[in-house]
Amino acid sequence: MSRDNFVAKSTEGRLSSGHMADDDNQPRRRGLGGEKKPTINDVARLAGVSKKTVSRVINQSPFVKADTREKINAIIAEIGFSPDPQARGLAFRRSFLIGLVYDNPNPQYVVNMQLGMLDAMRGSGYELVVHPCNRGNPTFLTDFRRFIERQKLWGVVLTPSVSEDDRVKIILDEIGCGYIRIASVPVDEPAHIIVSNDRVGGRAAARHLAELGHTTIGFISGPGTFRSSHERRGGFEEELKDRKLKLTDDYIMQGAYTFETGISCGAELLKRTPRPTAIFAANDEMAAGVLHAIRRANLRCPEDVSVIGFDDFQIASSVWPPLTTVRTPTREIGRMAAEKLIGHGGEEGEDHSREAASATSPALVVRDSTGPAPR
Amino acid sequence: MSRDNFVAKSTEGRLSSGHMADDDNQPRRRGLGGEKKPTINDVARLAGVSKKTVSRVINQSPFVKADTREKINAIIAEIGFSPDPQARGLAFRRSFLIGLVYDNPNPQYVVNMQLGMLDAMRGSGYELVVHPCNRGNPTFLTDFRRFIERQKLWGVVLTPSVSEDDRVKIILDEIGCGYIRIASVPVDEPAHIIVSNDRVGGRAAARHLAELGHTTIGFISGPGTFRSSHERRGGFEEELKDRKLKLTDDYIMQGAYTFETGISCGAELLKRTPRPTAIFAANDEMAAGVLHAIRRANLRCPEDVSVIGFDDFQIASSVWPPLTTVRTPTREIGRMAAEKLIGHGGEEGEDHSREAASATSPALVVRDSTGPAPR
DNA sequence: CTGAAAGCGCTTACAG
DNA sequence: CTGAAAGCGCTTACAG
Repeated sequence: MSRDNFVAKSTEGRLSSGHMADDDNQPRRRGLGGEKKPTINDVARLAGVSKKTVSRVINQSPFVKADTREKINAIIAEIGFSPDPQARGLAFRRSFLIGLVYDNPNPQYVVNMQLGMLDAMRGSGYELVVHPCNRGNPTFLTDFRRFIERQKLWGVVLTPSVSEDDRVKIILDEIGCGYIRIASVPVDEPAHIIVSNDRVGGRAAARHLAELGHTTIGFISGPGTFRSSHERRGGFEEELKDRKLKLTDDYIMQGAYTFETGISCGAELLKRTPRPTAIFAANDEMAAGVLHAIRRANLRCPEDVSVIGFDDFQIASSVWPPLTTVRTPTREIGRMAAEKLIGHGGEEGEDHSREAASATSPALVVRDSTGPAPR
Repeated sequence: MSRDNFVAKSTEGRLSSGHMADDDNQPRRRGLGGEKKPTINDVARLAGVSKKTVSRVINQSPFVKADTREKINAIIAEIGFSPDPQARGLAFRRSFLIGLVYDNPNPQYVVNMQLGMLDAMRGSGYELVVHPCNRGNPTFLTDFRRFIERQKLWGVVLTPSVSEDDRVKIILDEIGCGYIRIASVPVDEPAHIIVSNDRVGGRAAARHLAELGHTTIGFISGPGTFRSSHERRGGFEEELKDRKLKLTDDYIMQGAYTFETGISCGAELLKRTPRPTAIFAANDEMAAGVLHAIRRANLRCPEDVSVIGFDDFQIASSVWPPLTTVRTPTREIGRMAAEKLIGHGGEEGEDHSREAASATSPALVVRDSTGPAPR
């Protein structure tokens, strides 16, 4: 019987890891080879203490005499001991893995978020496990719960729009897994959230266009499933209203945060009479699409139509003309989220209620796609 | 003494996980809460067999009677048992984590690679741990070794350019960790590599330009530290040569795979006399930069100058005009790599020498940035 | 084909 | 401030 044959026989999808092991004349699979690494027992023996005391040092318990601690730390450094995360995790009933659960398809958003989290995790002993998901999938919640329970994650960071799903929060609370939700508004207690304040960014976009003298302005919103869509639009409209400008329904299009919807919604807006002299697209992808629509209509940006985006991802500076946009500090947000999780990985019985809410603010970045309103 | 105080006292960066735990009147940190999950013991008891037999079923050993297996599987399904990866990992001396180690800064490349790996890992019980790195860092090799040893990874996927570093291979072999290297040429045994054949893509770009009648052609290469730079250029030059066209030194610029170097190298090439009627930039970022240089020089693309990129990332279709480019199936490559790793996670004592090399081929995607050579 | 014992490397619960 | 015993949930090594 070949090795590969019975691997395929599995009936239990959840369990079929595709590997095998048994006794009785089978080829042995060994763990990582080489000389065996030192364990807590080696440290204890060398230091002449019990392993429990070494454990206390590892876990930074205050109940160790200073010189005992120093001696143990010296030995740890000398023999290059590093506690096994799996053994620790098994005893702790909790892994040293931090998850990133996302459904935002933008690669730059995802990578920036990962980099930010890793900034905070570097040297901490935690590792980052990525877990894209799809809320449209009927098994989404079941899969999510299985993932969290099975891996016994230390904590998880959720980004929009999955972060906006309260059913996910409920599962996390039930299981007792730490979590941080990234959102444009405070949808949870301060201890569980990082707020990106997209509304402020919407206002900044409106202010910029108003100051350039634009009065006939178009807007392309994101999909209704993202809270940020409403915030960006809300801020934009508020600021215009404060300045006695208004956005009429004809000049509002609903996009889907994609390049293609930017083209189609942009083309539509350019047909309005009077033609808008400025268009605010709720993200950079769509703003890049608007640039294409402008070109296809034989118009110029910014001479005929100003365009402003949101996010300041790389596409914003790669297109022509480079986009004026509103920058969201994604990497910074990722760092804050992981820090918060590591700081208190959802321990129960502690009081986080007084914890300050973590928040960031978007900021306007002016480039070449916006100019004075044509007369 | 406050809880947060002594956390900061850590002297051992490697060990300071920032958490604490001890007995003696400290608040208890508990593992994931809720009702306790069923273990292998529960299954064994319910099935009236030993846990070892259940273990055999989990690991798909052939040495279990069919009806015993079925009975156990039924109980597993009924009570929703799922083996604990940490306990399994501890006993196996090996985790069920697969690492992605990369230093390519392109977000889309990174995300596509992750998605591809996850395609292969879905439902397998393995999880994906991401690990960006910087070969320029003096502690790079030490950090890398520590990461692999400490996490006892099942395997790791390496992408260019870190995949091209033989010192990394040596470490992996020493430790006995499974690995797959992504590279543009076969730099390792078939069992350890996925080849992207960039040379073929370079040839396709040259063929396309030659067929459009271009004879004065410029080239912008990537950085010498990427093997793909040489392959893309090599293929391009070979094909031109086969067609009796040649690339003179004046018409070759060295870029760094960045948008900015695309602008500067493009601007330089446009100053040549005669002016090139076509430019092949070795990736999309640089090709997008060339478009900017063309516009700044008051030239048109493709009427005056054709441009062709490489990768077919999203930027290629977002710029104006949409770029003709050479598509690399990154996600597919990621999937193949993870499959290969899961299929045989570096077990020793097995014969992988006859294993077929895994390879993919890039393909030309024609859009609007290339046209007939101007007369 | 199956099982009892020992062990993976840590931490908890308890005692001093 | 420190330690001996038991346990986390699995697999290995051995025996039958």
